[in-house]
Amino acid sequence: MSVVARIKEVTAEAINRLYSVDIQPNDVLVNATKPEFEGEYTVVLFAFVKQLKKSPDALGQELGEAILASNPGLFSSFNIIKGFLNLTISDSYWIPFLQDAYSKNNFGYGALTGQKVMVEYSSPNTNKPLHLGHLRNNFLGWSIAEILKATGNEVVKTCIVNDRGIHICKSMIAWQLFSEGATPKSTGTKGDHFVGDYYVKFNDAYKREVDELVAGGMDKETAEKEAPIMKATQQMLLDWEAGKPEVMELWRTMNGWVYKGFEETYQKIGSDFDKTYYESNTYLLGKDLVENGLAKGVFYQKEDGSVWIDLTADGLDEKLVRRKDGTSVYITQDIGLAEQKQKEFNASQSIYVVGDEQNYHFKVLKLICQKLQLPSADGIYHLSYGMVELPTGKMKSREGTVVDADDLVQEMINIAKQKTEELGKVKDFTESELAELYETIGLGALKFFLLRVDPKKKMVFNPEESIDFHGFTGPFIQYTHARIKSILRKTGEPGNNVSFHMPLLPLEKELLVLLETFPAVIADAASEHDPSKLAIYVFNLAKAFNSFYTEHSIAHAETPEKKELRLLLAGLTARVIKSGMQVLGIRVPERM
RNA sequence: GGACCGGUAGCUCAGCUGGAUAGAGCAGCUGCCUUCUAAGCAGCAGGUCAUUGGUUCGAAUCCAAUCCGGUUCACCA
Repeated sequence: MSVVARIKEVTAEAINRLYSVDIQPNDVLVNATKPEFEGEYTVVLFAFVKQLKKSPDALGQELGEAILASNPGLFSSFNIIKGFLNLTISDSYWIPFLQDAYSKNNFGYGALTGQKVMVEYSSPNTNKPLHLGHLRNNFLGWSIAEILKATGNEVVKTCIVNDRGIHICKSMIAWQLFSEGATPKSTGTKGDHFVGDYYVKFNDAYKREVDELVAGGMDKETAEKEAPIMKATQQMLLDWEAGKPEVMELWRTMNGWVYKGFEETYQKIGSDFDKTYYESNTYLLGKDLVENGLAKGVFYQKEDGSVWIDLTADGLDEKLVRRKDGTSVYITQDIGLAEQKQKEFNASQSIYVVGDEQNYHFKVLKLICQKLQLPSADGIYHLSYGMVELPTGKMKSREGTVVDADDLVQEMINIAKQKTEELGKVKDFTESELAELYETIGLGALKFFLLRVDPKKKMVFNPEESIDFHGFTGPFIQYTHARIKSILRKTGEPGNNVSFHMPLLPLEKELLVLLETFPAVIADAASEHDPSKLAIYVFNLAKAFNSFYTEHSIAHAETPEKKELRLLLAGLTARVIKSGMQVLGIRVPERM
């Protein structure tokens, strides 16, 4: 049990015993003590003052004495300032904690819950390569999956690939018109970029055709419908749905190029999936559920034959679930896929990592699933994240301000290389060791930058700030880890079987307090679905270690006993940094 | 227009289930490498927590209104 949980428990117990009331541990507010006061944790007394009819000081005095007397191994002293009961945790608590935590190889990880959780993330379109926004999605999805694993859940990572539809046909038409048979291989282009280029070519040609028609006297709206390239694209979509062989062949070929490109990117950034769904297989799902819903009276049919659900009573709107021509809309297949996932995996929770522009969509999705009484309905959770913007504003593909994922990753790696060479600390590394280090640092900087902010909030990606390797960054934390490992290489690993008698110094205690909260931070990040909590924590830990490191020598500590203690402290800090970063998807180097 | 989200230091962000004098990083300014990696440390400076009112022992945090910004409400995906 965590120190905070124990403080809540013993405080509630003491209040109940002293004043014959019924206070629950969770009613006790425990904060970290402000640095200017003595102690590590503080019980806020105001909440009880009125009920117990005591002055804060008197209550604090009685309470402090009581919990100190009944928990001599936990507290060493207390003081009361203006209604705050500051508690000093005893060294005889910290030392065994340190030894115990160090002896575990999975400190911080929770016990198995027996629960299964699905995490759907990444979910790209196959008509263009991944960009900066996808990176936030991928890093978030991968990390939340790891965090949920660390808290004892079985996790199934899935991806739904949007591999069909009008946008794919645009790239296909453009390739037919303009490629003269070119392929990724013949041009030496990565497959997803190759196909994306034709998507751009489509839009250029389309715009030209519309402009010409408008110049010829047609109004813009009609011109947009009548442009030959658009009509050809729509015909191709019909041909695809009809399964016309040459269209299917081209579709498979071009998607194949894209998948090869994506695979390369995923490999590089560390995304992986246990199960990949393709929309070409799932877009017809959910049709039976529409019938089902009609029979149940959840849906209703309008005179023209279209099918709807009325969500106005839930504060939403009416929502179409089947067109009058009998075809499905987007949400229908989502309902169907939710049901399919449930049948296939029977997870208790299903997380969708999708941008916040689809908040409404997921609200509707969950509501409809609930009204249809699908078993998976209550487990649907939309992990909504904000858009990534540039200092100049939003990324717009039409204006060419989209930051390409592959380019950005490569740029980060290049900068890592350049900075590493400037510092010249790893001149003895082999070529492959260097390549790995640059990738670790470059990707670490990028991932940390995108994960350190609350997912719910939109964020600004400032290219200059993101490539900074100082301060609140991935490389800062990686560097701290490398420093510790350097010490351990020179002094040897800590022994962990020594008894300690010297009092802990403030900076030693600060590290211990932080280390002790690691399990609670992971649990919090899991329940909040928020990796940034962990990112902030790991940064604070690294910062605390660096202060400690500057102030106190480990290898040349005052006594052998202190050296042993500090080795343990440093060793545990390195492990926590490593596992904390690991669940963020960031590797830490032994040297840098 | 309805719904939802946001507004905290020059910039990027923490803090938001109410608790002590609102915190980091970057940028700016001072110091610190013959001792375990200076991608570091210590310090200075920087704030009307959008505005107004309310709730109370106490409000950046809760409530209401207002202002500003964003997203969304397709027989698109």
